[in-house]
Amino acid sequence: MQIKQLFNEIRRKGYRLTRQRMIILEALMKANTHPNADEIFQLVRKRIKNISYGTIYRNLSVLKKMGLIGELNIGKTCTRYEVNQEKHQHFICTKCDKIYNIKPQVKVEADSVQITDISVKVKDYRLEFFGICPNCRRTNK
Amino acid sequence: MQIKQLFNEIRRKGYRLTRQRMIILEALMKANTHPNADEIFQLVRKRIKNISYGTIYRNLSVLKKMGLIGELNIGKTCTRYEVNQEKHQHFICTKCDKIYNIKPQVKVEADSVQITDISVKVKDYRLEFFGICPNCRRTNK
DNA sequence: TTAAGTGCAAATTCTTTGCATCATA
DNA sequence: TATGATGCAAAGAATTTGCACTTAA
Repeated sequence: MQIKQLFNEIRRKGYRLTRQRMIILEALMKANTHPNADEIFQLVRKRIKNISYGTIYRNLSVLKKMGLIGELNIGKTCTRYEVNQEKHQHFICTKCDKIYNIKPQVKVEADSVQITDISVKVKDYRLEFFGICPNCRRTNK
Repeated sequence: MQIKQLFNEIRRKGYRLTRQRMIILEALMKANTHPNADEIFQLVRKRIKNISYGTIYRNLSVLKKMGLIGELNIGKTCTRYEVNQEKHQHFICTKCDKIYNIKPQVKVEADSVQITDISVKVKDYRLEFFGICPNCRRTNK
């Protein structure tokens, strides 16, 4: 999705399009990593010197509520963020903890699963892969 | 796995079998939920009135290092724990946030995945399902 | 113009750690 | 009895919040 479309979405959903909000989204859009709140803070601070953590967190929260960004929790104490592209899966390097998007998705065939003998309808699923990334494999190991 | 076997594992791996360690493991074993550190603290405190958070966290950490327990990070700020049964998947209710174990595992066929055009070997994966649990579906909706 | 959003700083929540003491092996 | 583990309290991360001021609509 283009950044302009994201901006329109914000207005369409009844939120204001503030300078801070735009720059946070742009930063997330440009980052090809999956930054955490602090990394986003650092990126945004390059353009708004007195941005505050409160603003970062409040915006991440509303952007997530709007469904414009997604949140990743991978055994770290801090949460990582990404702009919602079409739904996709991640590969997490167990050496360097970097998170990569994987490109052709692995399909999971499960409309329902069994919990305590009851069949439950599955609305969504999350699939993550772990291993050593090419970079860590190359760099000696 | 039986609790006695878990206790033996602790000794076998060169750690001491302390009263606190045993009771923490027992609490995790009995809980059919996936408690977080605070819930474990509350459970253990019933039997050891002056147990400390430090002990809880240190023990969760070593038990995890030993591979006796597992850690779940599901979009919450706090981590949840479980005794490692054979590897299994979870169903998370998006209404009440309860985590259920699913019984026949869903098989994922992927020895490798593609990241930025490079094929990477998959060592492990994590698959979680989301939906409304039977309890929330029943209770009105 | 007005209410949503911001900056700031203080408060919360979750987790880790230093140190004197305790108790398992 | 030696040293790994504990309790306690303080420190550290990560995140949230109250409030006066600012700004998008």
